[in-house]
Amino acid sequence: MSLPISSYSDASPHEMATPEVRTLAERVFHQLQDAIVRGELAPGSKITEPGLSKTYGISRGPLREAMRRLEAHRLIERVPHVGARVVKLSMKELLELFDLREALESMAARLAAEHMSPAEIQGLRDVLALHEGQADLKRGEAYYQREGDLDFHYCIVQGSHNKMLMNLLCDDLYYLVRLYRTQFSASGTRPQRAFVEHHRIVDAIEAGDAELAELLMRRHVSASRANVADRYAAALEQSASISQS
Amino acid sequence: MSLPISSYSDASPHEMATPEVRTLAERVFHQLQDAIVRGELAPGSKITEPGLSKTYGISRGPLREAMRRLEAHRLIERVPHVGARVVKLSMKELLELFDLREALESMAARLAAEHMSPAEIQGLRDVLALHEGQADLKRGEAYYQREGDLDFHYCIVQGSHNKMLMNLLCDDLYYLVRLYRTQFSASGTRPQRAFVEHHRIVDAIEAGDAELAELLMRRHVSASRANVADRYAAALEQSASISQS
DNA sequence: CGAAACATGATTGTTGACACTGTTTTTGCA
DNA sequence: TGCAAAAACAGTGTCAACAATCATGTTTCG
Repeated sequence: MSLPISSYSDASPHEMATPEVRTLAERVFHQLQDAIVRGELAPGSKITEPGLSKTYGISRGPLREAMRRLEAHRLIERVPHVGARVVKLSMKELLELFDLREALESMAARLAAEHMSPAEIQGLRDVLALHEGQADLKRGEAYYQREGDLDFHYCIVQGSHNKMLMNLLCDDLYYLVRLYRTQFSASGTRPQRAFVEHHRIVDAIEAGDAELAELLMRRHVSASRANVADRYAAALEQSASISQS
Repeated sequence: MSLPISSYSDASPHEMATPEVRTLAERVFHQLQDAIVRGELAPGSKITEPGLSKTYGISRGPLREAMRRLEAHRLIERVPHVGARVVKLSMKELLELFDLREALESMAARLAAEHMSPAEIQGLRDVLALHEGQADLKRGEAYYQREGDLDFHYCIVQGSHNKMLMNLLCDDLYYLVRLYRTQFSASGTRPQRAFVEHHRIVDAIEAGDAELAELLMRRHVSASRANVADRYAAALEQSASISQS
């Protein structure tokens, strides 16, 4: 009920090659996707068709199509004749997601090392340089890589030149990964080390060393996964000791 | 125009735990999915909403929802304001699909080796035994593994106990793989060798040797991919020499 | 004769209304 | 008072009609 009509900010963060929103259903799909990923729609909250239909000022028809797409992207869960609610990732599912990323992104890194053009590699370097600049600014805060880390991975997947892989990671799983960041409020996540790892991966890609790129990416994602798991375990312990006292 | 109303044969081939088709859109989705995978809807053919709406005897509303789901599963391609057509896999995309399977199913095999229970492993052995029986019957024909091969892979993915992976491989990509079999009419594909490889993989899983299971599955899918690529190249050459003569 | 503009037909996008299902509240009875 | 059945409500599923867009074939002008 407190949803802002949210103007036309079709704020897909990357906005490459004009997403061409030519239909109501598509526009609302992007708006809802953004609202969910940014946490404006609380995880686990029930969403109702008449409600959304009113807040976004469209009919139920296009809205249902948008919801179908959200369901396909696993951002909402629907039960026939009952309703839909925003997904609520469990830690188990999050770790599963990391396993998937490990398998897929290491493959992407290998393919990227084999297929990326010099111009694309330069683009990758630019992304890293951009991050470095931001890192200099907020050195201590260490959450510079909120979107940046994703951008980096995004670029490598694009560099794999494997359309199926790109669809899978960039269209389907990408928003789930972003959703986790808001749900678990993962802020400072080992920035310096990740940064170094990013550089090494690009080095391997530039050298055309597919095997090394794959290995480094696998380690990188795996380390990220371990970091998340550790932080979660620590948070659990802390909350346990609090509830005990 | 020649589509049979196709009665209620909601023939999802595996039919585990009652898919519960409680809505028109869902039923038509399964019917269309089946029709596409079985080749009853020609690849690349244009499908129109009023047409399907009449052949299946439902309104355009549920039909559009079914088509949205088909689009999400990449079985049809839609262009706004223009229309939809059944996907037509290119050999390039097919090989990409194999690359994906290599990365994902090898991961599934590793997880299966770590997580499968003795009962589940026994189930896997049963599947192999079933194939063996069929293989004895039609030894020379060598296409015993039409669905069986997929069943085998299906079971291992289930054994990974990774829900995200199961969704991805069994819900999203599974039907694409089946679609390829009809589109490229891939019949006899190295049955004996694949059969032996299946056995070795199960052995590794039963031994709890995750690393070996992963390696064997990776090789297995990779060999399958190479086989498809070779057969395709051979077919190309043959058709070229025919058109030349 | 060719090409651009127009008109026509068909298909898709969108809407509001109706029917059915699941949920909640109310009512009646033990 | 507590529980069960029934009615009221809300929300989803489905449908048919309307509006907007694209493709096709024809006409007209250079």
